[in-house]
Amino acid sequence: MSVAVQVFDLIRRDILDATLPPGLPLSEHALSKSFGVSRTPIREALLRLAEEGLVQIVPQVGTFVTRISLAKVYEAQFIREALECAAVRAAAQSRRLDVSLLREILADQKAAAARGQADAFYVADEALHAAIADASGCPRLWIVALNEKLQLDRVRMLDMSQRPDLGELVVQHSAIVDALAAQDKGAAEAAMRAHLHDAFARIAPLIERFRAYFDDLDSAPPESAE
Amino acid sequence: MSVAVQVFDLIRRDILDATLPPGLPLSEHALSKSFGVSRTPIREALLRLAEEGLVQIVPQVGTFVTRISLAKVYEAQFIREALECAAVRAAAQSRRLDVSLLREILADQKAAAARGQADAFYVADEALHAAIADASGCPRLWIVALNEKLQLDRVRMLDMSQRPDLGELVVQHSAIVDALAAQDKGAAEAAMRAHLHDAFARIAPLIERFRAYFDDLDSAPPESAE
DNA sequence: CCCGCAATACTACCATGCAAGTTTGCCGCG
DNA sequence: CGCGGCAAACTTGCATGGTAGTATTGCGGG
Repeated sequence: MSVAVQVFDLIRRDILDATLPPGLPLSEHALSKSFGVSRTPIREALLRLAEEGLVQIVPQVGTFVTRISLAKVYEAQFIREALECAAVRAAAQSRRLDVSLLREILADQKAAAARGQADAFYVADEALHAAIADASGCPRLWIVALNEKLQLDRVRMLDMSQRPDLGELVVQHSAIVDALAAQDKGAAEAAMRAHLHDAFARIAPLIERFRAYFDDLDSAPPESAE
Repeated sequence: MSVAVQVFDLIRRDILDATLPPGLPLSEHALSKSFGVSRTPIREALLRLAEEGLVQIVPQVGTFVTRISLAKVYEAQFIREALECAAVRAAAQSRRLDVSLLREILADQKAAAARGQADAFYVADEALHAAIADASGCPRLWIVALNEKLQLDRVRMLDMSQRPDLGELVVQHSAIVDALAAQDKGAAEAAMRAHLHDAFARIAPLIERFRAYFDDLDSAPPESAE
């Protein structure tokens, strides 16, 4: 794989887990020395990060890790909810729906939760959401939702100490899969919405605790869609 | 504005209106001579176009204008529908809702339709959709929807000869605004969905006529969300 | 005539140098 | 002590040269 995408992945990961904290200046020259490569691939990586909203490039001034925007967090939650709720509704009525595949992913996730393997748990989590998008006939939907989820992950990653109750998340996922198996689009949407609301409730307290990392703490959330 | 984004805008426009037809190879060197600039800003522009899915960069081989993917067209329609329907639902209940602004945009659009000014019409069209997203409290929603709309616009631009009935579109928009003014989220969503379905029905016939520009004509549409 | 191989010409990729602009710190002056 | 201005050092943006890898094409052998 090309050098540019390698450094892109590395910098991106460091920004997401706040190893590179919001507001930090990122100099092309310094990064090129740090990575031992030329400025060109560094520059391309920063351009991609800028499009994802993780860095801000100010011409002739500098490049900085963006502060987390509370408004963007609220918007990401809203957009994700709109997309994934539409996905489960469509999946519930789709002939593409493969319940056995969903149950299989669910079993993997349950096993990861039992062993306390948080990383494997989140892999299965994303696999489940992706599989639901596939079942809806719109796999790209999860790509777009994942892109919005970035803003939520930045907040979630701020506190890795207290793990969420993985078992509770498995219960929520089971409710979604059960509703899908019953082809009940209303119940599936409700379960998905509850799941997403719960996930957001878990990261909300972090906003006050890490207020230095935010740039617009006076933002108000959008209306609820339901 | 920087040279890179200038050439980005120019190439992007030419791809959208099929001046640069799908499948055409785009060489960095040739483009740099054509634009009279260096390869660096050309390269940055192509990278951005690749992320939008308008060009495909094959390492050590070449860069090509992507063929239109029928699957992506279907997916774009599905995602746009999910997002904009959620937007009108939220806007209908929002205190941010400014009906007078919507009516103002609607009047501008009506005037443009009466004069047959298609360009001004589409400017007002996008302004209206953006205003609805603003009213929902999630302005980014329109940004994301606009990005998906790219795939639909590529199809729509294939045939500029037969203009759609602008008056009919105004009627559809009026229905949406009226439902929003009545704060009837159900009616607003129904009107928006009908509007988007109609827009899609107008471009569907072009798929067969320009099949040479597509790369996956056997794709099936996703399930309907409603 | 056809098939295989090698050389050539093309591509994107990376490294590096130069230019334009901004910020910052320092020095002199009031 | 404070303030204004100048200069130096930083930043990103652009230009260009060299490299590795791939597709194509032409040539030679069967």
